[in-house]
Amino acid sequence: MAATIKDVAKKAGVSISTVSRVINDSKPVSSEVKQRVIDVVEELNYKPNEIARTLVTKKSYLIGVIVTDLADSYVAEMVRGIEEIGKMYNYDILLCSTFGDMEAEVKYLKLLNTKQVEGIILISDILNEELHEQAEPSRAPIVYLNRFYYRQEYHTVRINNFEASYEMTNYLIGLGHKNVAYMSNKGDKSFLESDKIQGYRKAISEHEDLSEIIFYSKDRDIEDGYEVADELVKSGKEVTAVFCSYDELAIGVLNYLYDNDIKVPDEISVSGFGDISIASILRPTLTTVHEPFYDIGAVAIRRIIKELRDEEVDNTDTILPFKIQERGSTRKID
Amino acid sequence: MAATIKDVAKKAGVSISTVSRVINDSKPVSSEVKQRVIDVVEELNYKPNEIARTLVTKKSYLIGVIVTDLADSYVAEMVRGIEEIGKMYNYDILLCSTFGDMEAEVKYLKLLNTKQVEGIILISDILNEELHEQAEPSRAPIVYLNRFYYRQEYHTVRINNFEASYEMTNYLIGLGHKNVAYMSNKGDKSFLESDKIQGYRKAISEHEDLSEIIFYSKDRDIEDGYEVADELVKSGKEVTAVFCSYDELAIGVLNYLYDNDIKVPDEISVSGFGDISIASILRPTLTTVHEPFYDIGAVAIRRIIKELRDEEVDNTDTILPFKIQERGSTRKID
DNA sequence: TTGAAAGCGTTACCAT
DNA sequence: ATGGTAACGCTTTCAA
Repeated sequence: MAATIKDVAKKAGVSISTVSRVINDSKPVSSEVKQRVIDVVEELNYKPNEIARTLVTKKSYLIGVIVTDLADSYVAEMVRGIEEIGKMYNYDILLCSTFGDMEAEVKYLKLLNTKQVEGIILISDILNEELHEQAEPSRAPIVYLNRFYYRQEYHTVRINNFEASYEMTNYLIGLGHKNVAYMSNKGDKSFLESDKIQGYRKAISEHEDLSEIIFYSKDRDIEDGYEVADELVKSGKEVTAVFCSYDELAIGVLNYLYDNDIKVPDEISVSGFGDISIASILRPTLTTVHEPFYDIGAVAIRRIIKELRDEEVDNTDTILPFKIQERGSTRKID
Repeated sequence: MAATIKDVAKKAGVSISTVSRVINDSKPVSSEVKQRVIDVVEELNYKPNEIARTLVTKKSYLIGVIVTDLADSYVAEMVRGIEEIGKMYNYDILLCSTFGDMEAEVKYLKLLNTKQVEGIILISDILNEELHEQAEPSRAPIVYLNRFYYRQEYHTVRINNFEASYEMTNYLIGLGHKNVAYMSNKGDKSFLESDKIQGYRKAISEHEDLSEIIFYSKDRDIEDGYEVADELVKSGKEVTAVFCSYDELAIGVLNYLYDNDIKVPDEISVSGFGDISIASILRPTLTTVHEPFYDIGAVAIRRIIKELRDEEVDNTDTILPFKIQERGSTRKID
């Protein structure tokens, strides 16, 4: 068995209170006694039991993070941000993946509470009304991160999707493209996707000679982009640039074009949204809206820690800057 | 404050022992009393405090996972496996990323012990002798997962790298290639990389008309593959197939070839090792040795849980099957 | 400066 | 079947 505070106290010939004071540096202890305790701690290789500590102090230094799936690189990136900042404040991460199961999400929310986490970050794209109710009793502050929906009930950290979409569309228009298509996700009725479409529409509407061309995919995976690309190419709309509402869709488009020997960006320009890690690795490299996933995670946990320390936090969503990341999949029309 | 077992006991008019029996279903309780307790639990929305539970039972249901960086997709994949299987046995994951800092690795090893984790999985590629000593006092079983080194001190789960490399080389030879190059990592003096080279050498040596062509990269990132590809192309060795010891290198090679307008697989075949997620997304898709990362994680935690349950575990490394994953980056020579 | 003792929320043993 | 209570390992009053 590992040594306990009692073992140290006994061996050092002092009370456990004194040992506690020494290891926490919480109250003055005579330097003589202090040294003796330190020596014994060393000798017995004593490590305080955090569980016991938590029981009395109520501080678990644990932040629960519920994610859909770490295999999505943007999720991993957010978790990196969460962890790295968390560690700066001595917080550790308790990880739960739902793999898209909303019941699991609710279950983990409860679980994390029983595990006494001090805060919860939810990275989810499941629209789950039930969830909100179930989560109610959570005394731990919650931040909800998500690429897809806004939820007023929770604080969130995100970019301005409307602006980003507007800017990207303008970027393509500025390149000289006349037929700029937008590829959206059909099932996605979220405010967020709606913001993106509005951004695209606004940009298009500001140019007399342009008109909206919108294609809808079934879902937002690479395969969906691939499928819709076929539709787009065969539509006869002479599209010279496609702006996809997710990088995943854009990659599907890129792959379809590769497989069908259509050159990017020579014959058609493609851009995405997100800047997931693969976007800069692919050839051609993908022009896209850069969402700062790492920072989003970092800011999210920073906020929770602030809240835990009773520092001031405001109740509006945190909006982070985005960037139009120009790369090789788009080109100027001559 | 959240309701405690005392609150429930008082409100239900029973002792806390009885409440404990009901919620744990550990001893018979008359159905009448049982129901009363259940009702009160519901009413007060009582959730047992896992921290207090852990303190007495010594079971934290926590597995510590130390990783280098979640952004590496193979790491994320392993963690998925760990988590999914862990959850089946009610275990949760305490995550620590080192970002390549070996001091952090040692620090987290200690930290996890104070947090009372029941087992530790180390996904690391840092060769760290010091680490081993420091880790000694860990009473929690440790499994060491890693794509780069073997370490006898810990149990590990991996594939047979020698066989895999041998088979991949033979696959390329079988395709009719005469000048099959191997791209290795110079700094990598590990047993593991050495196994891979041996596999390649053995395959080459079994063919009279073939001879070894080995290129060394500085490190094992995409950029390194890119650099060495330049060297390889300009070497005048007429290489028609390159087998890279890591997918990352292979991707670098692919990108170099794309940027220099050399067609894959028409002019040169490229294969990798690992089958990281991006390998099947890229165009051309990458032929590679499939390492079952998810399964590696799953088997690792399964083993730990077995050990915790005092089930039988053997002390030799666990070897999982690999697969030669044929894709679009390699082709038959006519 | 130090120690004794209460208490954190449970489980588990011993009575009854 | 039920209740009382020690114990888990620690922090934190309260006294001395």
